[in-house]
Amino acid sequence: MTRTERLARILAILEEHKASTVPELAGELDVSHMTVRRDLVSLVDDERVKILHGSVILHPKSDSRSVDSYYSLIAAGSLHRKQKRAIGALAASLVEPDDALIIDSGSTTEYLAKELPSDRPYSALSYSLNVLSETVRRKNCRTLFAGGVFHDNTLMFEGPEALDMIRRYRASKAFISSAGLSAQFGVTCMNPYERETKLAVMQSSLRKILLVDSSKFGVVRSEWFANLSDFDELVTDSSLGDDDETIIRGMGIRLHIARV
Amino acid sequence: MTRTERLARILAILEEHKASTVPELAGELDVSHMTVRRDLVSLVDDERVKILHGSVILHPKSDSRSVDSYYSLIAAGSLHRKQKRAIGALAASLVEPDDALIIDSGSTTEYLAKELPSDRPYSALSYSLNVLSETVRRKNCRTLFAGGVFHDNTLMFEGPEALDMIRRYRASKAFISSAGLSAQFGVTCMNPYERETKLAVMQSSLRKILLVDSSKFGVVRSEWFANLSDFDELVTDSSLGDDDETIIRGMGIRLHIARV
DNA sequence: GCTTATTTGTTATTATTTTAACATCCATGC
DNA sequence: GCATGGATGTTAAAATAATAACAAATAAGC
Repeated sequence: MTRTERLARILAILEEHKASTVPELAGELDVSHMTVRRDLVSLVDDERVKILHGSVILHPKSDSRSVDSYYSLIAAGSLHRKQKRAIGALAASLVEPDDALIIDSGSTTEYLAKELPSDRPYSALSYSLNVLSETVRRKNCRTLFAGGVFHDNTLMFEGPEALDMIRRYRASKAFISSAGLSAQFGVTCMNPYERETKLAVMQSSLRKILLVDSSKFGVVRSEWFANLSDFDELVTDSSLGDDDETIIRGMGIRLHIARV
Repeated sequence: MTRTERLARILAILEEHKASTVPELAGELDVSHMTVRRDLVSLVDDERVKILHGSVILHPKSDSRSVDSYYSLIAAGSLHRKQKRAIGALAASLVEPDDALIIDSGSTTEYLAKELPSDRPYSALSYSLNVLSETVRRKNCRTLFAGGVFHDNTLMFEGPEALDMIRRYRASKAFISSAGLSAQFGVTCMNPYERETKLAVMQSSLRKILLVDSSKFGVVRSEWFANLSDFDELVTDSSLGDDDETIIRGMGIRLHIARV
C-alpha cells in the first residue's frame, strides 16, 4: 500500500467514524504507530485533520461534509462554486429591512441563504431543504415554508398546498434561479414541478430577481417559466459577455455583477 | 453554575469545536478536571458524547449532530430522556411496510423518528423540523411535509395550508404526543396552533397512537384536543401506575409499555 | 550490483491522561 | 446547631500517548 493510499484510507475512516486513535489506525492499516503518526502530521499540515492528544478528527473546516452537506446541493466538486458564492453574497446585500422574500431552490440560492444578513428583520418563504436549514437558524428571519412531497435530488418540496401558500403570499422580492436563460427562448428549468412553483412565485412577487452564473447564458432547458424581460433585476458574475450585458440592459433590467 | 448548565455548555462547546479535551473544558467551565470527567461519563452513558484517550467528541450517532442538534428538542438536561427514547423505539417497531404515517411534533416523536426502520418502505407526513431532519435522510421513507410559519420554540410549522394538507391526507397510523392526559379532562397540549394541527391529524388518521411518558399522566394543559378513548393505541414507559393501566385497558386501548 | 536517499520500524524517554482513594464543601432535614 | 448525603476538589499512582534517536528495510540513481 502506497503512502497516498494510506492517507486516503485514514480520511475515509475518519469520515465514517468521526474520530480515531493512532493505535486504531495502525491496526487498521497494518503499519506501525510511527508511520501513522507521520502520516497524520502531513495531514495536519494540509489542514485536513486535527490531532488532539490521543485522537484524530477531521479538521472542523473540511468536516462540513458530515451533516450539513446532507442538506446541501453544494458538493465539493460542483461547478462554478466561486461564481455562485459571489452571486449569492451580492444578492444577499439587496435584502432590506422588513422585506418579505421568496427564496427559490438551487445551489445559487443556497449560497444566498448562507449569506443572508443577520442585522435586520425580514421574512423568508422557501420550499427547499437547503434554504430552510439556513433561514431557521437566524433569529432575525421569520421563516415560512411551503411543504409538499420531498424530492431528494433537488432537495425541494412540491405539491398543491405549496402552490396555494405561494399564491396567497406577497413577496417584496423574489430570488429565483434558473438552469438556462436565452433572450429568444426565455428562462427555463429542468422539471415540470419546478416550473409550476416558479410560475407561482413570479405571480406573487413585486420585484423578481434572477440569480444565474454566467455559464447559464444561452442555455435552453425543457421547462419554460418566464421571459427574461419579466425580471426586474439580475445578479450574475463577471464572466458575462458584452453582448449579453447589452441585451439585458436594453430590457431595462437592473444588472448586478459579482466580481470573482 | 448547575450541573445541568454545565452539561449543556459542554455539548455547546463540542457543537462548535467538534472536539475538546478535559483540561480545555475544565478551564472553560472553571471547574476541576474530575468534575468535567464525571460530567463526561454521564454524557457517555446517554450516548451524547464519545471519549477517546485525551479527547471528547459528540457521539457519532447523535452527531448527526453538528447541525442536527440545532434542529432538536432533545437538550442535554431534558427530562425523561431514557423513557422517551424507549417509547420512541417501541413505537417505531409498530411501523409496517407501506404505512402512511403522520408524525406529530415533540421530543418523544423525535426519538421515534430517529428509530424509524430502514428496511421497509413507508410514507411520513410531518410538520416539525426535528422530525423532518430524520425522515429526509431515509431512502426508504417518502417524506411529506406540511409547511407554514415556523415557531422556533417548538420547531413546528403551522398555518392554513398545513391544515389543508393534513386534512387531505389519509394516514394508516398517526403517532401523536401530548403534554398531558387525564381520564376526566382528556388529552391536552400547550398552544392553540398545536391543538388545531392535532385535531386535523386525528380526523385524517385510521389508527391513532398516543406517545407519552408516564410523567404526563394526570397532567392537564390548557388546550384540549382529544379524549383518551379516541386513541387506538398508547405507548408509554414502565413507570405507569396500576390504576392508570387499568383505566386505559378498560377503554379498549392497546397498551404498549417500553421497559426502561 | 552497488551506493545513497527515503521510508518505515524499534526502542527508550518524556509528557499527558486516566483511575482511584480520600478530603472538602454545600445543601437539606432533623 | 448538627448530622448526613451528594457533589466537587485534591492528590498520587497507573495507564496510555507523544517525542526523539537510531536501526532496518525499501526504493532510486548511477
